[in-house]
Amino acid sequence: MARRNANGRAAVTISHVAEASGVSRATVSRVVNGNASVKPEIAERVRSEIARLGYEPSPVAQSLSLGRTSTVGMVVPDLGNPTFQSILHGVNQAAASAGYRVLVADSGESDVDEPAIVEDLRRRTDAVIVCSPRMSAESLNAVIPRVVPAVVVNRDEPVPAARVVVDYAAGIVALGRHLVDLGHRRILHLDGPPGSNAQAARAVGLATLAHTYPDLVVLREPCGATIAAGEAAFERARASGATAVIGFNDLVALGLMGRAAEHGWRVPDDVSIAGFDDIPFAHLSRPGLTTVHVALESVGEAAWGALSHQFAEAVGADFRSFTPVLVVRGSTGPALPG
Amino acid sequence: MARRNANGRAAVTISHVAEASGVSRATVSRVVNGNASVKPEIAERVRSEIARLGYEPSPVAQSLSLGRTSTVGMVVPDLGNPTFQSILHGVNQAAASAGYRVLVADSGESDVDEPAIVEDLRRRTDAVIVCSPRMSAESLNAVIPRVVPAVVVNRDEPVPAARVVVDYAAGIVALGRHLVDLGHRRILHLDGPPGSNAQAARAVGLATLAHTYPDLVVLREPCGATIAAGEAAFERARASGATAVIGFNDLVALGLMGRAAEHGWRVPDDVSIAGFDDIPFAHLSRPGLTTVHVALESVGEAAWGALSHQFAEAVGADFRSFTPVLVVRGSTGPALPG
DNA sequence: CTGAAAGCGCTTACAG
DNA sequence: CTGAAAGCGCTTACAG
Repeated sequence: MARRNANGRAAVTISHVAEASGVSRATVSRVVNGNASVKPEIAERVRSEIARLGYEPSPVAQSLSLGRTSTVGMVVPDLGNPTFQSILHGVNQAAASAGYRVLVADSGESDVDEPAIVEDLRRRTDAVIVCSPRMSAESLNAVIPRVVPAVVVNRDEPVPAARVVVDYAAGIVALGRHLVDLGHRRILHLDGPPGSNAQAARAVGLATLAHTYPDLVVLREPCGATIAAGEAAFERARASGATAVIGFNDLVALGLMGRAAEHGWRVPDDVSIAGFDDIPFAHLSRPGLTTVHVALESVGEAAWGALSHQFAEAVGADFRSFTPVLVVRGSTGPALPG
Repeated sequence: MARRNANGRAAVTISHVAEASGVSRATVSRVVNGNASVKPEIAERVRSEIARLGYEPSPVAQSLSLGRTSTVGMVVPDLGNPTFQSILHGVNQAAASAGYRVLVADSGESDVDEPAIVEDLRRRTDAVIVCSPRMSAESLNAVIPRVVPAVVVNRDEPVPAARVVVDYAAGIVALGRHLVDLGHRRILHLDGPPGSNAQAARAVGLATLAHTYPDLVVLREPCGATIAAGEAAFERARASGATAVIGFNDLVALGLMGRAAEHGWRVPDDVSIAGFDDIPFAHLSRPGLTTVHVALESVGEAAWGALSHQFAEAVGADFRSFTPVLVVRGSTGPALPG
């Protein structure tokens, strides 16, 4: 069936150009791609016919013929999540400057469907970037070898592919150290979604802290990853007796700060509050939110980099780790004496 | 060239399955697609070979053969912008449930490259969604007919395609009315990026307000669309003598509110401040930000709806308009008497 | 119910 | 420098 645009006009193909120019399709292909030498006057004639007819090669046909699509896929659990949006943005920027497009798939947080989505996406593209904080390690290990070149983002366990991660544990340690230096000895962490990679890393960081500072009491409360979860944790946070609270992320911390303000729990005089991620709003609260900055766009760029590296040489799994940096603002201060 | 995955193993094709099953490729195709009738025992044999070999049809080959890709493209000026992220999320959700994928292209705010990006994207997909607040009307009118089925988001001028818009002017009018009801008679609007469609619509809304309330003074200051722009507008806002300020968006309004707090300009006692968009952080500021809520995910879903409508019937341009709704929080209050 | 053949729109050895 | 031919992996009238 001839390709048609929706106006019902058949699209112009390489055959039309060949016929109009009085040459073979091979020759047209050569002038379009500029790789083999074509007699200048013929090339000129072909070019003018291309312009006159408005010919553009079909990427689909080229993909089938060449065996590559110049497209990479990216799977995320939730496009509505600013974290993945930032990573996607970074990937997209980097890929675009190399002439690649990115095809996104939102798995809707469904960890069971994810392997199938990853495979399907891979069939439509030259490589995949997998951001799947919830997928089980077994699923990941089963699916990754089938879809290389691939890069896995934010998974701490070894996988048979390139990997780029954020060192969340180091971020928590830096934050904890800051609080200890301010005199805090009873710190509460509001946990994120159970089973998520980020939460597991926070737990590791908290354990490191507790081990490093024997006189430090580290408490944990189940909470979540949203503003509403932070708001809902207010009573438990106050009842914990902690002098400093670390939210799983900035949303949680800001939600908690909002409730604290409403209930006269002063920040940082009565309690220090810190977040994680350094979203753009972190500096807008009063006081500004102490947090840890994660260069998510760089993570996306690094993911692309790992892919293009695999395109060039067939080498396997390399590894990039990004260390978050502490950003101190007004929401953390000295612990009250006594 | 045989398609290979990056392990160097050739991918399994329909021919392999046909040979292994002792039938023709046509028959394999039939059982894969389930459309024509195949003798049950043969179908069973083919299915088991498919499972054994791990065969999956190539979407690229199917696309070339069928003339459709089951993919739609979406062009946005900046993926980093939460507005487009939300629209994309809505599109993606709706498209996914219809078995379509979405291919995103970020034009990097370059209005000159956009027409080419739109055309290229369209060649790889079955339709395009164009979110190009800056592209000139002429460019838009030139490119759209070449890429139908298409839908244009947030452009107020007529275009030869389906269109879905947010009625920004109505939003501003609702906000202005609210302020007038509170007694404000001198209102400042902090303008967004010149030339953007949203800014043009705000200007229309402001003019409507001025016309509706003859004793109302409507001031405007060039500003921008970011937190930093809102912060930078503080001095000019205070100097304007306005009793109420409307930010181009919530970011601007929050930036302004932050500076106001620092300088002892009390909200809403000394000045009322309102934003636009109702981002998730709008209710987190103290006081909460009065703003106008825009259902961006619904806009995305409607864009998909307009496309699938065009897939079904070849009919042309329909139109959907979303009216923002006023959300009153604590940042706006009565104007001071006198 | 099934297969041989042509076609989708390209690219690229291979000959000349 | 150029063309005829085969191939990429599918689908679908058309015959039988």
